[in-house]
Amino acid sequence: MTIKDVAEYCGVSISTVSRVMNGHPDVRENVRAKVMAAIQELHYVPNNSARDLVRPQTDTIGVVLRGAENPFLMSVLRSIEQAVAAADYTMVLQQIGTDDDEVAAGASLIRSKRLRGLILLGGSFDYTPERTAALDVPFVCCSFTGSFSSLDKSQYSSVSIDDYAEAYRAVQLLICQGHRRIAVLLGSVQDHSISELRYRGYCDALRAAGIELDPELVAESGSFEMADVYTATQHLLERRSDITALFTISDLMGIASIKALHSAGRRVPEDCSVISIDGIEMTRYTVPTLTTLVQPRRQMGAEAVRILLDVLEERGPHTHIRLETALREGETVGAPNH
Amino acid sequence: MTIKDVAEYCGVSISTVSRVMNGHPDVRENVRAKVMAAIQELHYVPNNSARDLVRPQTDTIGVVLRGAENPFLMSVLRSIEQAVAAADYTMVLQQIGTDDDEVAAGASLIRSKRLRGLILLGGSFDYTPERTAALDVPFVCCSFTGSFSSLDKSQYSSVSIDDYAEAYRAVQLLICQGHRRIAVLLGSVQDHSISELRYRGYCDALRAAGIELDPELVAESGSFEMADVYTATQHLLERRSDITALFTISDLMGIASIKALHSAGRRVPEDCSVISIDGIEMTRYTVPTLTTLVQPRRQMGAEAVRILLDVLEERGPHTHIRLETALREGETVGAPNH
DNA sequence: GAGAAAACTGAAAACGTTTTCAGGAACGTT
DNA sequence: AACGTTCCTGAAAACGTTTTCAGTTTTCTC
Repeated sequence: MTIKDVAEYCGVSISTVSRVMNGHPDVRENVRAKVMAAIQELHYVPNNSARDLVRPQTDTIGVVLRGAENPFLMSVLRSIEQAVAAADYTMVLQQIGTDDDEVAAGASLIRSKRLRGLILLGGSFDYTPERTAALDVPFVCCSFTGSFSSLDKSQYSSVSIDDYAEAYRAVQLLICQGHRRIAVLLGSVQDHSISELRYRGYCDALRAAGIELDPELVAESGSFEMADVYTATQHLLERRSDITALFTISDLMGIASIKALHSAGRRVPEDCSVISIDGIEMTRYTVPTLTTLVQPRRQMGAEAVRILLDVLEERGPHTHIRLETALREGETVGAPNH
Repeated sequence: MTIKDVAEYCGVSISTVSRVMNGHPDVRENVRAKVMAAIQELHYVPNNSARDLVRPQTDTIGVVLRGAENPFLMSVLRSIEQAVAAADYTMVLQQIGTDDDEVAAGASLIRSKRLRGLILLGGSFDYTPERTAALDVPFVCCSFTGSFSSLDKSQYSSVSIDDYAEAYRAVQLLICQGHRRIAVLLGSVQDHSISELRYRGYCDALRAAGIELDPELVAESGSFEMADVYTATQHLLERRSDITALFTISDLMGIASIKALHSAGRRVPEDCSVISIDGIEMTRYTVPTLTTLVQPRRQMGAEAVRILLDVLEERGPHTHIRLETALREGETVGAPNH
């Protein structure tokens, strides 16, 4: 079932059918109708490969994702998908893991599929100048803090919350409640990533309140796996049983930490308050419900796509957008009792 | 950067380069090496569209997914992706929502991308004979119970747990603990879906134990959204405050129900036990931890791919596999106290 | 109703591959 | 030295589209 069959079926040339398919204006109305009918009738669907081959550029944008286990990223992904579809582009997803080979695989995907642009979603890859160069299409980082040593800010876009400021805010909230011994739970401090920025927000919020930084209160789980977070929290509690509050940099981490606190016999929030960032649906249903700074996930995906398309269609330059979170008060934050 | 450039670069014909790319045997060793070097040097990556266009069939398999919010399905998806990649096929993902248009969109995707085969993952679409016909490629249902009225079992494959038997088992577990007034929480009873099968398991387990079926104990949330599940549980509790156990047909549902129970002042498991099916990571970290029948998610994805490839490469016929769950005892099941 | 302009249509080239077919080189056998 | 094999290589067709360019109609104007 090709365009040729349709053309023969209704006695016109393939050019005409092609024009109808692509909504060109110069086709007579009755011809257009006839062709449309034939298309319907024969269930003709154009072959994408042929189309992509002949066109100077595709309408495909790629999404490179790390962390499909995280419902937050999945929400963003879904909104990206919808925005992409609404603009009549196609989205292809490439999930990657941690190792370098997969990052390389991502780059080769771009070339072989002739992607028009790219959205880097979640996590933080180590993009060396070399790998960055392999990206050779416009890209936007979404909820992602990579280090692009070879690039300046005008060469790519980003959409995220202000990780530093929001972390600052979260910790400030705890301080306002009267907390002084506030621990923080990170993936890893030194990877140019979201963890690092949020860690800096934590530090500065404490400093601004005149609270001295205590390295023992900084817990690194190494990964974002709940199991690792759980044990990291356990170790933290063994090390310092006197903490009254905990700031976790993601909801999934917060949930795992609450469990660790619970298992250690601490009540939340009476013995230890918990606050985190993300705002996944699940946090409404934990016991107790988690207090969290909700990231505007739908908007985040939509903006990422908007910016990318603006760049692709030369409507605007690369930009860096910082969206604001909304505090959703759950039941995990209270005043310290010791 | 096309195959032609590579050919010119090392002074051979494009045919030779093509043969090297595809690992054909009849290329002299020194020529092969020269071409390989050139490919490396020029960072040549073949154009997928051109390749797909000329080949009689693609190496692409599609996954149609409903319910990306569910971590369970995401796990399965990830294992599918890995299995597909390991077999040197490519996976494309199509997320669909509830309405019929999206199902149709899925079918048209197949045609336009010339997919080799399909995996239907999660949820349950209403596949009318017409829509089924539009699928025109081999497919396997994975954790999916569709109704294919126009097809007999030899025309497609499926991989899932035995929904009926596992539900039976879950309810039986509750009965063994001494429960008699056991409620069930479903998406919707009558949609030929997983809900329905698990509901039948529930009914028969009760019947086998000589417990009369009480329609008031059957709650339907309509959707799988946690918010809907929460309110459905609330209504259930208002209707029948005397239940001592609850069987929810998914972990996400279980978590929402526990919250509703908690909000209504019932302790879990003292006042009401909860058991569910899925085994998502999260259930290890809820308070209390959820008792659940763990589906073998990795195996599920791997088997789905294996079967599909067997069919595609004519190594075997369509089959229907039922995998077994493993009980993971959490803290939500105990003996009834009233 | 003739001529010019506008509107529409079709033939053919092009996109980057794979593969078939035929030809040439190298080799071994007489 | 001639021949037949075997091995390797290249030219060219094909895949299904889009688009350019050159017609061919139709419509309008006088």
